[in-house]
Amino acid sequence: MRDQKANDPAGLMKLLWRDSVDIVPKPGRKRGLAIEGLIEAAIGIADEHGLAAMTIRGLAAALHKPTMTIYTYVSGKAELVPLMLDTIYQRMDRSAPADRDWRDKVVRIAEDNRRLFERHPWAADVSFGRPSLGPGTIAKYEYELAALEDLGVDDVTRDSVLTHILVVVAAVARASANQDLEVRSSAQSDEEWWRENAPFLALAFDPEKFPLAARIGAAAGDALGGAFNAEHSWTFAVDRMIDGIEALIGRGRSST
Amino acid sequence: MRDQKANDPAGLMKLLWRDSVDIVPKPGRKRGLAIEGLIEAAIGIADEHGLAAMTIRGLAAALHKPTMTIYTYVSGKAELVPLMLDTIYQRMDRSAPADRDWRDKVVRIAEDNRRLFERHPWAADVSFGRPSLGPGTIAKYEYELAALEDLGVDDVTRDSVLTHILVVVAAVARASANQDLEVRSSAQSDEEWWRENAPFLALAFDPEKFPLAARIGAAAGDALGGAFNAEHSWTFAVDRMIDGIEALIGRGRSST
DNA sequence: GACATTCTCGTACTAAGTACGGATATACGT
DNA sequence: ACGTATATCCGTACTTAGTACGAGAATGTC
Repeated sequence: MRDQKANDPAGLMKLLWRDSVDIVPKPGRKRGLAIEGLIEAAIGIADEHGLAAMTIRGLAAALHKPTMTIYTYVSGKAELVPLMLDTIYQRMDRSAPADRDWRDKVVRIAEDNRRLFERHPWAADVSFGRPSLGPGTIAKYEYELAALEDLGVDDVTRDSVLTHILVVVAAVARASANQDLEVRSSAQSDEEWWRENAPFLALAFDPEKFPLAARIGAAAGDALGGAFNAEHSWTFAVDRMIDGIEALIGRGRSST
Repeated sequence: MRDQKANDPAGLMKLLWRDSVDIVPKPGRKRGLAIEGLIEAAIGIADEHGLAAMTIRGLAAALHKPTMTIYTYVSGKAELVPLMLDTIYQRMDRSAPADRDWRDKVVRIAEDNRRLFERHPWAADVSFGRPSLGPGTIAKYEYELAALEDLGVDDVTRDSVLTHILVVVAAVARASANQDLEVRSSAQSDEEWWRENAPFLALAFDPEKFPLAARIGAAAGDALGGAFNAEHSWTFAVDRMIDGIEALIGRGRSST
């Protein structure tokens, strides 16, 4: 997962911005396939089976090519992921109407990103550190900054708000995705799990030792149908986020 | 990373709650080491080099045992991680003073968790899905719920608020940790990176095509000293969170 | 058509997880 | 004291995955 051995940032940038560079015919053998198809296939595999299942070997097989051919196109798995990410960013919907309340726009950004993570759950697992500044990434950034125009905050704050939204959305999405994956990969039903672990769960939810955990855990589990309810977490997080932003800009303006 | 092949929840619970179960002497060879030491060593390796570097083979070597001996203690890597997590939860500080404003308490929870992720960056990478209900996890839950006592919200909401805090903190921590890792693993200085990628960065921050990105990206980068500033993200996120919670409970009460 | 250049991909090495099974040590009943 | 059941130990070996290397194949240019 963390194989950034020979990280070659310049090579990556060249690939990310491949469309903006003129291609003059050069000597040498022609390529057997387009890198777009390769990235496409990689995204498809990752969408269905997770980033871990997106192996170079599997990718090559999906493309009916021998394994090592992949390395003609990308330097390795580490380079492929940013390319995949920039590609799905590139394709995001960027057609939100402009004549709305700022709240609607924030929610829209959040939901668009949520949808992204629903379609491509692996994206939530990708680092946020120094993002790869590809065309999709920048286009997304530009679009989302525009949506925050009428917050009426200074540039730096606008960037902060956006970063914050994206971090929170990614976090909730990641939690949901992981839960999905676990549920799906567990052959055991919740029912069965409960029965099998009953003795230990009695220890965990012992009202003597952990009164609050027992009471509130039960209440929450009851109300939300499990330890973690993706939909509820989502709504809750978005509402909190809106309120938090409102307080921020309300401070700068007179009120809202 | 995602090897939950033979997930044996009952076995995991038995290990998590090992201290609460009487150990009666049984026939069979004695163990050569305590599982605590094994978990300890695993945590140490993961702290220093990340979860990916915490290999069964490496762990065995650190303990001066042959590889396969590890499997006498845990069923595999997948089982080890929840044990590590519960252990670090168990050790968290739970001595916050009770006579404070709810805000201070929320901040305290957030900071305690942040500290956890600073000491154990790998923890931020671990799934949030169905958590393993070990003694450390429950103790932490109990303690944190108690800190939210005087929010004056119902049980379900209290749980939601806590979950939300933890999700947000984990998200920011993860972003920071990943960035740290990338910076450290990149042999290249920022300066050098900038120079080498200048032509592409000109494309990315083209004021014609991406005016907002160019302007705001520059402003933010300038003000925060990079694309992502961990400290600033942290403060911003916590402030937003507090405001968001305030709005929530302010709605229930008359005001604050 | 020779040449430099680029792409193709078979071979092979490395790292890591872990299934399997024989060897070994221990508690307990006789 | 001894046999038996049982738990632990760990060497061997198989599997999956990433990828270094280098010989050969194809292609634009002079």
